[in-house]
Amino acid sequence: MPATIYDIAKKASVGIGTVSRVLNNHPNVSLKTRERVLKVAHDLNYQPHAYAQGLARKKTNTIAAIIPYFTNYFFLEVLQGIQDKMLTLGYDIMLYGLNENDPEQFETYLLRATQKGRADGIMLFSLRLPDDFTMKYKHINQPFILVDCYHPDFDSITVDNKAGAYAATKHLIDLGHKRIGMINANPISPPAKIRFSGYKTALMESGLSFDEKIYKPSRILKYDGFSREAGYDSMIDMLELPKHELPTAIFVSSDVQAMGVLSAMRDHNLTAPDDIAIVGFDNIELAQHIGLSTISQPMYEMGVLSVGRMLDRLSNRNGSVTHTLFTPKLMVRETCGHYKKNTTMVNN
Amino acid sequence: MPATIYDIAKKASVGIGTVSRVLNNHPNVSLKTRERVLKVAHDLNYQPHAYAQGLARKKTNTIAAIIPYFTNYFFLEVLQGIQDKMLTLGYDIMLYGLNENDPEQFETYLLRATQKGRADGIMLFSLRLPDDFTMKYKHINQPFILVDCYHPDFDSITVDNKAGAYAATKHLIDLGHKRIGMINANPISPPAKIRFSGYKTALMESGLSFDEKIYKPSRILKYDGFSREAGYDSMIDMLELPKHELPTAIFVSSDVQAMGVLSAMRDHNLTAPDDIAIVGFDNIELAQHIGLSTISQPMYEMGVLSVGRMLDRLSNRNGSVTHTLFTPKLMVRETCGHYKKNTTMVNN
DNA sequence: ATGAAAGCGCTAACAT
DNA sequence: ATGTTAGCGCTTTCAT
Repeated sequence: MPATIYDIAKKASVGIGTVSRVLNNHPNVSLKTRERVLKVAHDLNYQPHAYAQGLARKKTNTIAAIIPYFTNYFFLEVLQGIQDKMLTLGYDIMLYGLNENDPEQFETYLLRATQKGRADGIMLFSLRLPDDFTMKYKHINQPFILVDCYHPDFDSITVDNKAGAYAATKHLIDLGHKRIGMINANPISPPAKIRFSGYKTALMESGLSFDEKIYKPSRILKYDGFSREAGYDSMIDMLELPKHELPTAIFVSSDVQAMGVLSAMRDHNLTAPDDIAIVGFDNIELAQHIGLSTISQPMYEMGVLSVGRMLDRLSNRNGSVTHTLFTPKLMVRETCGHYKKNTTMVNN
Repeated sequence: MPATIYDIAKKASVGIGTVSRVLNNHPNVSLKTRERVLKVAHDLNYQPHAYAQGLARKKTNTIAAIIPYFTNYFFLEVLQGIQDKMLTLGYDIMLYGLNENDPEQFETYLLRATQKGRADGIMLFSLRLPDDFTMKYKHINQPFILVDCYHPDFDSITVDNKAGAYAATKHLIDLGHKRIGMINANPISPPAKIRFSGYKTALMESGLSFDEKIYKPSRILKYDGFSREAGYDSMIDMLELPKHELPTAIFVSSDVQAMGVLSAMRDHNLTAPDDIAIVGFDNIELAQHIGLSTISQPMYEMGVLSVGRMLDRLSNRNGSVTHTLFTPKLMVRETCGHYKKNTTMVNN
């Protein structure tokens, strides 16, 4: 039913080659013919058949994105950056959303995404890659770009977790706190591990000692401890300490956990920052609503940049691998102190 | 580089027709040949070429989803439902995320999505369709399924906004409130309009009169007033009223707006439910964190169901159009009163 | 049961 | 400058 180049060719009394040339802006077509063909194409409301074009060009103009849903806000913003950029470049996005960090579903998606003629490249988000990943996928025909995760053998875009954790902790130190705890996710997760090291470094540099008693890695392992429940649990645990051993400030490894921490405090009739100051990490949308001080990642830009990296890779398969580190930004809001009523809450 | 059916055919000493038959489980292939071909295919790590297959079959096994990003949580959950279901059916999802309800970008996406050979069907989310939509797209070759939006000419899955608004308002009435206000989004938006009618109906049925003074449609029009800012602004406006004219309870047309409403209250040293009880709509993830009573939509199920509808449509293009209405559920939490400490906040 | 061949709609190399 | 032809990798019809 829809028009093909054959229909155009017939109507314009030319060969399909000429039609193709016109449509693809190739030189060597007389102005007269070009215009005639263009007119017919327009009249027929012609649209190229995506798959036919892809098959002939050996290019899909599609990229696959595999993203765990639990990354939530982060996911959405990065995706938005990607989408905006992709659109202007004529690429489409095939979305593979992971329900949990389920290795099996991940494999299934990977298999589909890497299927011949499915996508030109693949973007992986916030995923912990299995050890044999390089072996299995390094020599595949599609480039991989990692966003918010790292592997030495593939291009990656990440945020400087250490710098972020350092900044958060340092800010608390500058505020005058001497006893600063940390509630961490599961340190098996690379970001959790690195955020911990940033926390520790800041402590050391300022001559504060690290106290195991006020460092709580997550006991709840779902989502690697990056959950509200895990934060709640850790804080309840923390609050078992005798009063004089409690920290006066806590750096929490993610905002969702911080949500739980704040709930736990509320349940103990404690408030932030008056009783204990809190700084989170991620700057999820929620953080601004509740005045949570946190570390903000330039998510949208990361998305945009990752597209650039993908295109570079597409046109130069063998260039050397690059790793881009974004520096996150401290967002001072109320839970860390210095809260100014009527400004912080509403305007940022 | 990757193996094709020709490679298999040669190695297995058969014709490509036979290979194709084996791969597609057609009858009329001897067991012996079938096994031989299968083995070779496996040895060669054969994967069909998606586009070649699509071209030949005139089927892409892909569906396009056009979704405005601002729907946020709703978006994510519905998408998750869709994705899970799609995967089991061997369909892929092409994602077109809209940055705002921008008609131009929408057209662009629609054009891509409806491109020949791009997707078998198209799902539209939370989108207000232009008037000429039917004319332009009804007779296109791909079926449309509308989710969270309505148009008489296309299959749709929506939530019963009227019933939800009614339930919210009725609950406030049952709690003993006599003076119940509403903060609405922009009534130009169908859900806003319908939620308003549910609110009004509940009022009428209980013999309460509708008072213009405590009904505030949004003055801020971005996102049709479904935003935190709009809610904040409306509440500030509402609080101008002399004390005795203030409502004792307010039904807010969405949770994001309710966030703003609560902020505005906080800025006036008012709390919910003590000073004014609040019920929202949507049950976004945030709602549970802050104890916001609200109306919950079965988002995941809506996603799953929409896939079913799409497949029905794919196999029966001319069946009559169906509209499915999901009934939303009231989630009683603290902001409407009856808050029980240590249970509501943490456990649901 | 199976091989050969046509066709899906396009691009690109090859003629002229 | 333009028409013709050979793929792209697969499905499907037509012979045998």
